[in-house]
Amino acid sequence: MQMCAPVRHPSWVSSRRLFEQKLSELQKCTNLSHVKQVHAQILKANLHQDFYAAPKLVAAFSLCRQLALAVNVFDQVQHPNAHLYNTLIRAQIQNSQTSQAFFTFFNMQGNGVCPDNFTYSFLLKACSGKSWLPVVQMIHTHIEKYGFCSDIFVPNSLIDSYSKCGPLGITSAKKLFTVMDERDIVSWNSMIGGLVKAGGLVEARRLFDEMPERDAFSWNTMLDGYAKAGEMIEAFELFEKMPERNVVSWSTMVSGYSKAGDMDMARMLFDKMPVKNLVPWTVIISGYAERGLANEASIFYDQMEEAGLKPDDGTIISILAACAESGLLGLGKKVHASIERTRFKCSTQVSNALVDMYAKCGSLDKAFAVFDGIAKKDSVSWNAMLQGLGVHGHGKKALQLFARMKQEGFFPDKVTFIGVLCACTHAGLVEEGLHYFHTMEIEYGIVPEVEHYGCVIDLLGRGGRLDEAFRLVHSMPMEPNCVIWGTLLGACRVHNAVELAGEVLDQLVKLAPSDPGSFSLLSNIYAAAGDWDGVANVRLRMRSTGVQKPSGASSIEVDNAVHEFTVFDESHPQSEKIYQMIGRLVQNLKQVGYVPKVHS
DNA sequence: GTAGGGTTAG
Repeated sequence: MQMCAPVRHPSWVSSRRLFEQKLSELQKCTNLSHVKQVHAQILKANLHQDFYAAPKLVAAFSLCRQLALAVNVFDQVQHPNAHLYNTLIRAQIQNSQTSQAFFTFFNMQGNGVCPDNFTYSFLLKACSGKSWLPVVQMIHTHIEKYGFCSDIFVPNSLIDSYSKCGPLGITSAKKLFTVMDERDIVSWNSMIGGLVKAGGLVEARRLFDEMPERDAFSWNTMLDGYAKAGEMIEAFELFEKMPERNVVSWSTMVSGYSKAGDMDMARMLFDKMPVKNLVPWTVIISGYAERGLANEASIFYDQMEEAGLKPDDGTIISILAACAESGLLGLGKKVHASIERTRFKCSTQVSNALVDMYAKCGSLDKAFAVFDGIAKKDSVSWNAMLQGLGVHGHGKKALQLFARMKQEGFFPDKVTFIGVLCACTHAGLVEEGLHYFHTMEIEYGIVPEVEHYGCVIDLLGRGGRLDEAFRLVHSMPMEPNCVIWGTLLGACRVHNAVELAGEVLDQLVKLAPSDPGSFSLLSNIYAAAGDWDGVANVRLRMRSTGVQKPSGASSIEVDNAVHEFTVFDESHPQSEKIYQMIGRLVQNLKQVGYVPKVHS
């Protein structure tokens, strides 16, 4: 143990032992006043420069989310060693001050303290999931210079970080994996995980088969690869072969079937699971909710609570997102009530999910109420609310919220502008939309991406300015994708631009030859123009390419049950009454002067 | 250091 000022004194020795015990107790302590108390005692004993005490205090303050206090402890130490620097770096990363962590890293070297394997592991962890390939490469260069690849932890973290940097990263990861002179089971597992994430399932399986030995991570990683790709036959085969299955293996299977839309299999496996935690409950409830099966989702939610499991942020966010997607306002409200019953306050992320759920379900007042109650709003909160107003046609209100967002010191991001442009489109504010599009880069430093072009093309197209929309598509700095062409095709249909529509379809077929939506849209355009040869032609092309259009459906939730309808549908038990009501509504509409558009 | 559920995006 390193000491700054060695003092040999019997009473000191005993007080030191006492402090060591107190400090080791701080490891999981999130009670700030307790940490402050220990800190005060350390200061009183003049042990704040101690190389054992200081890192413990930095870590404890970090755990209490008090980064400033952690930095303060660090600053009190005159000559920090690598351990203390590492602890500060980790504290900064834990409190999402990643750039500060890198600043500390450079400071450390400036002060002549050599980074070690811990330093690199922490920094690499900070890069994970961020696609910071240049940063990972920089760290890699450092590591090569200092030779820490001899510690197997370091190259393993590098493989993992590279794997999370997209296709270029996976190439670097593979290169590193090949030249490693020693590999342990984690090296193999990380490499397989990287390949799976990059979509290289076959390659991942080859590596999996080549492994000298496999552990639960290896099996579960491979299993998840198949499950995420929707290859449930392969997944099931592997699942059957597994020597041991844990809760992760079972959850992966339940999730895979749920994502593939096979709720029966998901349910069967869920019922067979020997041990369940929050994850499989989340998966099964969200799975039902995503499919609009409000009753099942609701029953399982009750069962989860009855089983004594208290939903965490992940569970709540996942279920609310599913409710938002399928419009399950009833279940969303129930989850909201359950949060209010069981929680003192909820996190920004949970509130954001609530705002989004209420907004998507059309309860804009409730969305606003939750939004206004968020003490620490983030950009997601603003974007969700803005989007909610926008898509429901409250363009002016959305733009007012955008102004308020700036007033309150928040910086708009690329998602904000999608919301703003979308709001303009739905409220017919073409000029305003164009203004925001043209100023987003100059005034806000946000370079328009293909999604923004999509919004503006929609804005122009719906506004009847098809020529301008076409010119924009041709002058875009990136290749138009099928979303762009699809938007344009939709605009052609609204404005009966038959010739343009033909051109657009050619582009669409090149990009997505099997998408039935575009064919039927074109067919409708020809039909609207009375061009029956055109219609026949499209039908022929559809048949020759084997494309079939599934019929569209509308759904509505009444008393926790979702009712689905397709065109000319008579399957609903109350079908007769429903059509009677439609008839009455049409009569009423006609009386107030509505003329239905019958030719398309 | 590696595996399962997670808010905003036409």
